[in-house]
Amino acid sequence: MFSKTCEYAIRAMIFIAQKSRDGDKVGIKEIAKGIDSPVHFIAKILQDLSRKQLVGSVKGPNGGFYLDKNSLKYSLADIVRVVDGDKLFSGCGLGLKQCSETHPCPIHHEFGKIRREMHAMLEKAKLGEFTEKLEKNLMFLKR
Amino acid sequence: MFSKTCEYAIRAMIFIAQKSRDGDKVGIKEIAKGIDSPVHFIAKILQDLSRKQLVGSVKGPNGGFYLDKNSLKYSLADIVRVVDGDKLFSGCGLGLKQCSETHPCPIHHEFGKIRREMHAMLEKAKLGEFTEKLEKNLMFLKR
DNA sequence: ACAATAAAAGATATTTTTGTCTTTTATTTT
DNA sequence: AAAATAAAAGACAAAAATATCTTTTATTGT
Repeated sequence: MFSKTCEYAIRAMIFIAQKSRDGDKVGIKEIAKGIDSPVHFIAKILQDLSRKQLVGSVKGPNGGFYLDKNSLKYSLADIVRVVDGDKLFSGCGLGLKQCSETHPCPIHHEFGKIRREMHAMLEKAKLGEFTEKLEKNLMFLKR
Repeated sequence: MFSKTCEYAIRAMIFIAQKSRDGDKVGIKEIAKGIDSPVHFIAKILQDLSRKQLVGSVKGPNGGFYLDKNSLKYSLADIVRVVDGDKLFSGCGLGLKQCSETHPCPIHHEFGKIRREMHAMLEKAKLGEFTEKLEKNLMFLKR
């Protein structure tokens, strides 16, 4: 469904959302531990998301990654779009380049319906909304 | 969503279903052309599906691939399961190994719902059901 | 039996994804 | 200013996915 890169990205961003309230920052090692991912790999991914302004970062002592109030409103769909592109949201299920309403593949309509639901679900899921349940151990980001 | 291999596999199987009625067989080159895929690559894939009994094949002149009446009842879900395994149907959306109802990831419930619909859709879609619309150019397997 | 055909099998190549390691740059604290 | 810290950047490595090419085996028609 999502690439490994994207899975890590989503988990990391939700983790950062949880840990970086009131101006706190989270270090890359803590993030890697918190979401059970390879340190250097998630570092690369976050560098990318940082360049693309989805996450903030500062270097040096007490530095790390953080999400400001505005970034907390980003949705999982935003992450997916940036990391995996929008083929998940708009590409043909069977990989046909010219698949469309007027030139449909065999599963175009049924698949489109489900894909739209998926899209809506990911748009609706905001980075900031999971903090509380994570805090209460009602949901998890590792293993 | 699906791997390239799986996309080709689905398209090829639907193509064979369409072309191999009344005992006819389809050659690998015709298949590759018909679904716009690399010849040798789809050959490999069909070899695999043939070993796993999802498609029939005979060598030699007038040989080729075919689907018997029984195989026409196979669903796209069967193809997906054989080619990509069942991670699409049962794996965690965020890649967590231990994700479950009691140890859910942040999107477990919402994602599960959509995945079940996807699964149901693919189970319902039988290889034999597309022939007529393909014949009438109401749907397509290439480009 | 022989030649022709077509899939099966095996070997190899390329590209993409995933993962690791080292060096550099920016920031903070002392 | 110097030392310590932590992300950024760059180079490299391993694994998996995708694709191609060649040889072998089975079958058919002559």
